Parts: sequence; C-alpha cells; structure tokens
Amino acid sequence: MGLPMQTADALAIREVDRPGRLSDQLVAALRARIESAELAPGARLPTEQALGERFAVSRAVVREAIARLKADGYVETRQGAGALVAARPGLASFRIGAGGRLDAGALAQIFELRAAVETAAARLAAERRTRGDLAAIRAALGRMANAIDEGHDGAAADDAFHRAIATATHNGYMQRFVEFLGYHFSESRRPSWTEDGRRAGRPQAAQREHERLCAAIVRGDPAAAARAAEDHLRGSATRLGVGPVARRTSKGGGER
Amino acid sequence: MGLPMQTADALAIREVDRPGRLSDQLVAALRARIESAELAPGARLPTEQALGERFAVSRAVVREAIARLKADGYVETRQGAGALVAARPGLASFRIGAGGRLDAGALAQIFELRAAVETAAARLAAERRTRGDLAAIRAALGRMANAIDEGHDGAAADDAFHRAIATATHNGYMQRFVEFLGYHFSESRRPSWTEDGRRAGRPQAAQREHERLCAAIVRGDPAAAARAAEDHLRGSATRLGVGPVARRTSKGGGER
DNA sequence: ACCTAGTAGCTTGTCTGACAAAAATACAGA
DNA sequence: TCTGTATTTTTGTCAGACAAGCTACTAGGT
Repeated sequence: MGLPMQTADALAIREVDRPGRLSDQLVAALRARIESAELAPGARLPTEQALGERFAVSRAVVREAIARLKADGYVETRQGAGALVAARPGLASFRIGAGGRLDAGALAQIFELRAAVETAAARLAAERRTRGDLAAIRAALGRMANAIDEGHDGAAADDAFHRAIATATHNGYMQRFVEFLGYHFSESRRPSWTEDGRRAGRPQAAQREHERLCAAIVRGDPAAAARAAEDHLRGSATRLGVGPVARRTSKGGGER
Repeated sequence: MGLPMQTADALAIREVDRPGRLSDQLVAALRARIESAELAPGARLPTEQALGERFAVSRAVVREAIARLKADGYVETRQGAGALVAARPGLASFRIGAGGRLDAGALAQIFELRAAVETAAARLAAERRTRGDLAAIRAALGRMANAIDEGHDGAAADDAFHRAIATATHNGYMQRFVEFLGYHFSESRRPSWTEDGRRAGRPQAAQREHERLCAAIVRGDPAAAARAAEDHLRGSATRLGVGPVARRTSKGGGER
C-alpha cells in the first residue's frame, strides 16, 4: 500500500492486458520503473502478492517476472526479506535491442562499438594466430569467394570469417563478444547478399577488404591488420548506409 | 524418456541437492548440456513435467529455470509446442564471470577487451565532448585528487571518471558497455586504494595517467587520447598484476 | 490413392491454495 | 537499555487444475 507504486493502481489492468506473455509485460513494467529510478536502488519492491493484486496476475507470473529481473541484475531477492532493487541495476548482463528492432541511429552506435572491438581483435589475431587459426580464416574467405562466384548467399561465411579472426585472438571473452555483436547484426548483413547488393558490387568490395585483412594477419602485421579491420568496418557501415562511423580526425596523412 | 538426456537419470538427484536455489542449479545443469551440444540447437527439451521428475523438483522450479534460459537466449518456447534449443544459444546477452570468481587469466582477457573499448571511447570522447562532458570528467578527476590528498577511498571517483569519458562519446551502447565492464571490475579495483596500494604509490601513478588522458580529451586530440587511454589501461593491468595486456608489437618507434 | 478437415492428445501458460524456510519485527524479561 | 524469544511477514517450493495453442492422427470427400 504505502509502497512506491501509487500511480500504478489505475493503470495496472490496462498495462498488462493485450499482447504476448503476461510475465513479459510485467518485466517491462517493473524494469521501466527501475530504470526511471521510480524504484531507486536499495528500495524494496512490493511483495509478490501485492504485485499480483496490483497487476491482476497470479503469483506464479510475478515470480517468473522477478526471476528474470534477478537474472539481469535488476533486483536481488532474499528469502524472508523481500526483493530489493540492485545497487547498479541492469549491469549483470549486456544486451542490445531489447525486444524491438534497431533504428538507424542505434545501428550506427553499435557499429562504432563493433569497430572498436574488431579492430583490437584483428590486431591481437595478427600477433597470436596459430596455423589452425589461419586455416580457418582462409577457409571462410574461400567460402565467401565461392559464394560470390556462384552467386549464392555468403552471409554465413562472412560471419565465420569474423568469428575465425576473433578465435585467433585466443581471448575467449573477446571471441564471445564479437560473436555476440555479429549475431545481432546478422539481419542487417543480409542486404549485401541480395540481388540488389550483388549488382551494386557490395560483396566484391567487402571481399577485397577481407583479403587485405587476412593478408595482414597471415604475415603477422598487427598495425596493418588493425587498419584493414577499421577500413572494412567503415566500408561495411557505408555499404549498409548506417552513416559515417568512428571517423578519425585527419592526421595530416602522416601515419606510417 | 527417449529424449536426449539418458545419462542424467542416475545423477539427477545428486546434481540438484546442496547449495542455493534449486532453479539456479537446474539452470546450470541445462546450460551445461546445451553448451556441450548434448542438447543441440533445434533439439527439443524434455517437457517441463519430465524435467521435474528427472531432477526431482516441482514444475514451478523447472519453469523458473527455463524462463532464465529463455531470457539469455539459450532456449525458445512456444505454447503447445515445447521448448527448443536456440539456433545460436546464449547470444541474446553478454555476461562475464557467470557466478564464480574470475581467475587471473580471465581477468587479463577481460582487461584486453576493456582496453579495446575504452581506447576507442577515449578517441570518440576527444572528438565529441561537450562543455558538460568536460565538467563531469574534471569533477571526477578532482574527486580522485581529493581522495589521494586526504587518504580515503577514491574507487567511486575512479569509476565516475571512466563513466564520464564513456558518456562523452555520446554513444549509448559504448557507454553502457564501459559501465558494464567497469562494474565487473569494481572489486578488482579495490586493492589500489588500500593502505598497501597507497604506500606503493598506485593511486598517484594512476592519477598521472588520468590527467594526461583528461588533457588530451580537453584539447580535442583523439590520437593522444587513445594513446593515453591505452597507456592507462596497460598501467592499471600492471598495477593489478594481471599480466601484460595487448602488448603492441614494436613498430620501430615510427608511429607519429 | 490423395487431399482436406476435424478431432484427440500433448505441452506450455496461468491460476489457486498450501506449506517450509528464512528474515524482520514485536515483545517480554533482566 | 539490552537481550533472547515469539510472532509475523515474505520468499522458495510443492501440488493440482484448467485454458490456450500446437502436433499428429484419423475420417471423410474427391
């Protein structure tokens, strides 16, 4: 009753009514209240029974919603004590595009993040690649060349190429993060391999960048690999039309 | 019965018995089976009832476990159809240190990832910082100087400094990722501010690097900011004893 | 023989009620 | 005022039931 959700009373039924699973909607409602600091860090959530009454759902639904908030680090629960908003809500996991589609601005931002990580990954790959790593990278490159020649979809090989480079860093976290970002881009990467994309020569342009990147890694040149990766990411962004990304300020053309 | 978990029968009760919440253990057990490809992508999980019987828990526990696996993108469920292992399990969210503590090797790897992102963040911050951003960065720097002078804990200010730089990129995803990584490092950062750490001059050394980074951002020099960030991250790693990180191969001293 | 429509069974989603375990609170006694 | 013990509150778990939606099989029509 005296808990910090007074405004929800009239809206509770409306808020949880139409689409999808009830627990999803409850998760969204509670997360919104936490992110807006209406439920501040350290505050106690209403009891499960109270939440169930307020949102007109059963305790099972409430528990499922809270379980997910717990998994994402928004709340912590202690048997007997209740559920508390975490000190730093939402920092237990990193996600992108929570549910909805990504607009162009978000895509450009994620591309910047991707550029940062993949550039570093290329550098590390050039330093640490083993013979097996090189074989995997070359195999993916070959599959893409094949796809271009025969005119079928090379998106999977494209993915594999970037993953193989990430694997060559021998850094499990970097590898997983590159995979993670690549996964969320897999849809955005489709247009390059459509009929339109081929006519525009997008796969061929990407392939030239891939070959340059591969060559730098093969000969163990970290700086060149990093430059090639950066150029490739910038080229990809341009081809996808997500705007200029991480444009370095001009350096008077002096760098190497 | 005929489902792909034959080996679990004898272990079920043992596997879920001692510590913590039952659903946590069930999550771990199922995730292990998915990650080991014992439950391959596209495969159907046993029904909730079957899982409950096998692991000797109620359906409520099974549902909570599956809800979390769903949230992390390991499985997908459809009412009436069952639960299927996702095509690319675990790629819906990025997490580090799943439950347990991080050993030195993992810490070094995460440091490499952090270096990659924060270096890029510093570069972008130098390009895009507003007056407000600079004020926030300087304020955090001042709080750290204060902490050093008066001998109390400056870990929070240290965090705030890195967060302020991330904010100055005006890239929400990069900001959130820097926060995410910083959060998981907050414990590892403690030793710098202990009595031992102060005697070893660690906060002072870090502060010199901070000042250099701040200066580069203030005067809008992206290349210098990136170098300063890289040096700082390398310095931090050395001070924390997590080993050499992202050591660039020598370039004959030629780069700029 | 092949295709279509309906039906029956199975599985997840939700609801209800109950008890156990742990924590917070109130209270009595020193 | 402090301490130790009941009482109450709250989460964790269990059990049974029904609704909603999917799958697969069957029966009927062509």
